[in-house]
Amino acid sequence: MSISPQNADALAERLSHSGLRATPQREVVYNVLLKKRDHPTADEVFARVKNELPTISLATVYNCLETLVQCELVRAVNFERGPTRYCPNLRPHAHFHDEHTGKTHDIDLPPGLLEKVSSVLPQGYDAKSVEIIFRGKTASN
Amino acid sequence: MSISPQNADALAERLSHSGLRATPQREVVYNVLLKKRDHPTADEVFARVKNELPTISLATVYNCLETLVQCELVRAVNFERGPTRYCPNLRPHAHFHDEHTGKTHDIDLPPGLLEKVSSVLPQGYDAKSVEIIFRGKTASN
DNA sequence: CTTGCGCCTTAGAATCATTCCAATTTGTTG
DNA sequence: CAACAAATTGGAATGATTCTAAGGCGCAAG
Repeated sequence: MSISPQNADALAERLSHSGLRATPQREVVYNVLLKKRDHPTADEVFARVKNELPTISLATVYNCLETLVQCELVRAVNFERGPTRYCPNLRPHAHFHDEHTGKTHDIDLPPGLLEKVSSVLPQGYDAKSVEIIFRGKTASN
Repeated sequence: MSISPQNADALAERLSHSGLRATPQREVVYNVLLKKRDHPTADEVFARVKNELPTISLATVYNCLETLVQCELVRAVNFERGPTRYCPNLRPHAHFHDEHTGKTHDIDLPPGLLEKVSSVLPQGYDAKSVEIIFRGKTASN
């Protein structure tokens, strides 16, 4: 598995923008997230990354994920108590949590929806981000 | 602090409906949530409940909260990794998380908003609940 | 180049929230 | 009252994450 040039570049650019370095660990962690977008936990990322970097430590995986979140290349998602999950989808989207399978699906949002939702906020509330989480089941169950 | 009759009744009714008992611990835990609606953690509930029931254990607080959530008298809320918070507000509402103060505010939602939001779901997705979380700052900061 | 400095990584210890467990206690029912 | 189930309790155990201290690595200044 090798990182594609544009992603590597995007990563390097974002990192250096914050005075950070593009290390092999960070690149592989980011690439793992891009490769399989199933909202993995830090442990799952750790397992996948070890295939490429067998000596990486779990602490480093946590560090890298945190760094990617800071750079806004990745979103951290928490539904219901349990390990944080990571999502490299930067488009505006909601999450659908299937209670049967435990899987999480991205739901793309039409333009303007988030603004419309935000318009319910009273005067004086200034939202920087909006998160929408659905829970339920999908037809395939 | 004594639980008001209607709340005690609502509680007892919901509990017995599920074949459960209305114990002093459950009543006090529920009442603590109703009294100060600041989305406390289990630890915070524990501290407050101890004023009335000094010998209650933390495990019992967790048990009671879990029971109340089962009965749908209370909602468990998880933003960003960290202890679960509890909310006795049953009306449809969103949460606004103030990043300065760390406080969480309830935002009442106009009728139909949740349905409108749910309408973005593709065929085959059946949402049982929708959660909306805003993050940002409020004018008072 | 080579030295120094700050960013990174690492392993393991520490922490925090929560759950589990086994032993009472309490409430209800026959 | 006796027996059984539901609840509570304290403490141990678990799981996820964060902290800490000790090296490594890359690069800018001399």
